[in-house]
Amino acid sequence: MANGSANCLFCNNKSVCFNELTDDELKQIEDNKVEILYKKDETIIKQGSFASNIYFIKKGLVKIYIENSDRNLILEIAGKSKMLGLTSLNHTKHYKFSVTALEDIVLCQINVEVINKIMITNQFFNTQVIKSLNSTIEKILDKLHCISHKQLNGRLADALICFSDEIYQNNKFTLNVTRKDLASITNMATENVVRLLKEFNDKKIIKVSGKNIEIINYSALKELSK
Amino acid sequence: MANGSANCLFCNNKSVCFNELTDDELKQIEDNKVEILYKKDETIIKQGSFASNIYFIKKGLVKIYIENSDRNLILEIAGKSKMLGLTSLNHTKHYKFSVTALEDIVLCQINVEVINKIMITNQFFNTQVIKSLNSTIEKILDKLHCISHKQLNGRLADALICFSDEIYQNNKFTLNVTRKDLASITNMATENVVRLLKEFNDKKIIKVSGKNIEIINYSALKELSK
DNA sequence: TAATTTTGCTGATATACATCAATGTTAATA
DNA sequence: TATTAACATTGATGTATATCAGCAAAATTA
Repeated sequence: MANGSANCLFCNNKSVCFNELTDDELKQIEDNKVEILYKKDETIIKQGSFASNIYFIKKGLVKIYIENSDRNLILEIAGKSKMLGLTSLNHTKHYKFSVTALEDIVLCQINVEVINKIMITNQFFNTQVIKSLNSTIEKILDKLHCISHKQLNGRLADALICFSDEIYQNNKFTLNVTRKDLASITNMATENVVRLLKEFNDKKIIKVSGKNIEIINYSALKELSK
Repeated sequence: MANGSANCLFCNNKSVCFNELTDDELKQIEDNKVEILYKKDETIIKQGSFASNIYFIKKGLVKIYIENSDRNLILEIAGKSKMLGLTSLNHTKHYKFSVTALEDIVLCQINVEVINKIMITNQFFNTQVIKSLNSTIEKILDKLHCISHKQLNGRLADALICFSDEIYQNNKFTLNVTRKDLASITNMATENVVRLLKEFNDKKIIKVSGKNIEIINYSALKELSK
C-alpha cells in the first residue's frame, strides 16, 4: 500500500504510452502517483463514483463490468499494461463501470492532472491516450455486436477465443473466473455456460476439467463464433 | 457538392469543439475541408472502409449502425453538431460502423491531418475531442446495458425517451425512421415494434398515428425503462 | 393510372433461452 | 475437523421473443 520506492524512470512495466516520455515528465508522474496492491476480489473502481484518477495495471488480472441490481455484464478481462479510468480526463464525470481484482494486483494510481499536463507537453503521449480511447470504443462495439447478433454457443466461443488469444495467450489455460463470471461475460445464465462447456467438451472442441481448459479444435470455435 | 463558399470563420453551425479556435486555425480548417450535401438514404460512411476523414454534421439526421449479414444494429441517431469518424485520428484503422442519411444532409468533411495538427496547437480543442470520444464510450455502454439487461418494452421505452428528449427535443414528433429501423435500434423483430407501439398506444402511454408519435405519459415510459 | 415494391400490421407457431428445483462439490470459516 | 457458504451441475418446466405466413396500406416506379 506504500508509495512505490518503485522509480518510474527505471520501471520495466511501462506501457507504450509512457515509452517516449522525457525524464522530466516521468519524474512528474512519479511525484503524483502511488503504487497500490489489491488482493483478490477487492474493488478497484466502483461504478457511480467520481472519476478522478487514472490507473495503470502493472501485474495481475481484473474484471471490468457494468453493475446491475440483478445481473452484471463483464465488459473485459484486462491485465498488465491496461490503462483504466480515462473517463477521468474530462472532469465532472462518474465511472460507468466497476473494476475488481481477479487475483492479487499491483497497479499505479496516477493523478489525472499530471496526465492532462503531459498530454499537452508530449504529443506522442497524447496520441497514445487517444489510441487507447479508440481501442476501448472498438472493444465495446465488438461486445455489442457479439451480444446483439450471436446466440449462446457463438458468444461462448467468442469468450473462449478471447481467453486463448488475448488474455492467457495460450490454447491451454486455467480460468481466473467462475462459471458465473463466464455467464456475465457472455450475458447468459450460468446453467447455460455449464451445459455449453460440456457440449463443447463432448464434441471434442475443448477439453474441460474444472477451471482448466484446453482448446483442441480452434477452427471449430471460430466457426461457432459466426 | 461544392467546396463551401461557406466560410469557417463566420459559420454559425460551429460545434463547441471549434468555438475557441483562433482565426488562423479556422483558416486551416477552411482550406482543408469540403462541404457536402447528401440525399436521403445515401451512405456517408461505409463500415470496413479506411478511416481517413472527420465529419461534422451541419444539418439533418443520420443513423450510425453496425452492419451484419442478417440484421443491423443502430447505435445512434445523430444530428446537427455531431462529429463523426474520430476513429480516423489513429491511422491505419477501418470504420467499425456505417452512417447513412435519414434526410437531406449538409456536412463538412475535414482532413484528419488538420484536426491532428490543431489538437497540438489548441489545448481546448484537444480536450473537446477527448470529451467527444468519452461521450461516445458512454453512449455505447448505455446501449450495451440497455440491450443486455432490459426486455422488449423497456428497450422501446428507452428509444422513445431518446427521441423525445434528445433527437427531436419535443414530446410530439414525426419519426424519420421506419419500424424496421426502430427494430434495429432496440434489437428486436420489426413485428414486436409494431405490437408494442400498439400496446403503448392502447395503454395511453403514447399516441401513435403512422410516423407521428406523441408521448402522453412520460413517467410511465420512464417506469417501463427500468 | 396501373403495377410493383416497400412498409406496416396481425395472429399462429416455434424455439432459444431463462428460471426453477434439487443435489453434488469445492472452498472458506469457525 | 466440522460447518457453512459459494460454486458447479443436471434435468424439467416456463416464457419471452423470433419466425412464419398472409394481407393491407402506403410509397415508389413504370
